[in-house]
Formats: sequence, structure tokens, C-alpha cells
Amino acid sequence: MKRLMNEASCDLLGDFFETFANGTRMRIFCALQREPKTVTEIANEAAVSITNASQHLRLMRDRGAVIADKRAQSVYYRIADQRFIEAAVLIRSALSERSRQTAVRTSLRSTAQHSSRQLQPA
Amino acid sequence: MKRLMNEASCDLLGDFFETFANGTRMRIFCALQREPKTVTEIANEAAVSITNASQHLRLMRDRGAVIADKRAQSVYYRIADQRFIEAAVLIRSALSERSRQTAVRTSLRSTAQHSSRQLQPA
DNA sequence: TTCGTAGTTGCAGAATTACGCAAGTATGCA
DNA sequence: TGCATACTTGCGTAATTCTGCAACTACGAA
Repeated sequence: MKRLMNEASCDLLGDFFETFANGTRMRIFCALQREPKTVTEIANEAAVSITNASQHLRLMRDRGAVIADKRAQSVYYRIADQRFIEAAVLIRSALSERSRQTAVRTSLRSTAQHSSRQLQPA
Repeated sequence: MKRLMNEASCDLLGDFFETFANGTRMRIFCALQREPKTVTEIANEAAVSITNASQHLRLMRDRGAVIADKRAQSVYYRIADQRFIEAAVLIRSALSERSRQTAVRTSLRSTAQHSSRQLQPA
């Protein structure tokens, strides 16, 4: 297998993952999946104060995850790139599949931590 | 557009993103891209102490991002699912493309923050 | 048994991040 | 102008996370 990412990519990615490494920001991301929304709407959906939503949105905007468009008094936020959603869906599918497998494995042997050996190189 | 993720997915994803929301853990992830490695090897590549690498690896393992296989005295860690790498590559491509676009936009108009209006719904 | 290598874990201090409150800016409407 | 709505920002505190040190377990070899 070829190396898919270099050092610089890792740094970029680290920043990006930090952007969503927070329950509130993840809920904001989910709330924005379908269409742009105002800060107030986002705060309601994510169940946080408007101040708090605004703070998280600023962070997300600074990191390029969302884009803000001002319209009269309101500021509409939207997800900056559709691929962020695609990536999320991809990861989710891997996670849900894995958790199912783990459940099966756990019920067959004990906690897997003790069974050593067996190294399949990816 | 249909809604791609529900609430439960968001929670799952939040956990996952937290796993990589750290420079050290991202470097560990990059180090493991191609093949399984021992804690010592990982610590060297990520430029951290063995203790520190071990602690991060435990967190990553607890969250299902990596898998540990013990072999004699050494513990080999590997990435749990190839799709995690695919997702990372997908996000990286979006990020690098975006940063190029932003650079162009910034050189054309000022800082974009002031130019209001214009709301394209995704 | 004893020693060396490879990892893990408990603990404490440092650093970072999250959150709310209060005060501020920006826009629209009467 | 004055007032209301919609956000943003500064600041202090609370909570979380990171990191290293020292002590501990696990395994193999002499």
C-alpha cells in the first residue's frame, strides 16, 4: 500500500478533527446538514445558549468548516464543503459496522485483551 | 437533499473525531498508515515519550480507532479500519482544495468578512 | 532467579478548552 | 431617534485534557 498522507496532511487533518471534537460542535454540524441556518436556530437545535453557539461557530468558521453569510440582522451558517458530510457518513458506516462486529466477538470469547497472537498486517 | 445522519450518528462521530483531535494522535495515525508498529516505533515517529504514546494509544484503542496485538514482549498497533484512512484522504482533499480557493479569493477581494449578501443554499 | 527490554498505569501539575454573564455592535422598524 | 432583534466579544471560572515521573506488570534470555 502506498502512503496516502504526508506530514503536512496530518497537521491539516489534526486541526480539522479538532473542529468537530466536541459534542456541541458535532450537533451543530448535524443541524447544518441539510440547509443553512441562523445562530438562533442552531442554538435551539443543538440545545445550547446563543452565546455558546456563536462561540463554537466562530471557531468552526476560522477553521474553514462552515461559512457565514449575513442577511439583514441574521447570520446564516452553512457547511463549507459537501465532502465533510460525505466523510462523516463514511466514518459512521465504518463505526457502526465495527460496533456490531465487536458485539459479536465479545459474546463469543471474553474481552479479547487476553488472547494474544495473530497479527494480520492490515 | 436527504438527511444523512441522525442524532445517534452525531454522538458516535463526536467520539470518533475526539480520537484524532490531537496533534500527537494524528501523527500516530499517520505513522500507522502503512503497517502495524510497536509502541516504541510509534513513539519515535511521533516524537513523543513512550509513556505518552502508550497513553494516547490506549485512548485510541478504547475508541476503536486502533487494534493492539501482543507478540512476545512487543505490542503491535494497527489502524482498525481502512475506511478511517479513506475518510482522512477525502477530508484532506477537500481541505487542500479549499485552502487554495481561499487564497485566490483573499487576493481578489479583501477578507470576505465584510461582503455580506449572497446565500447559496449548499 | 536475576536482569534487561517493552509497555502500562497512578498521580500531580500545567495547559487548554468550554461556558455563562454582561456589555458591545449591527440592522431593521416605528 | 428610540427600541427591539440578532449576534459577537471580553472576561472569569469550571472542567477537561495533556504530559512527565516514578512505580509496576509482562515476557524472554542468561
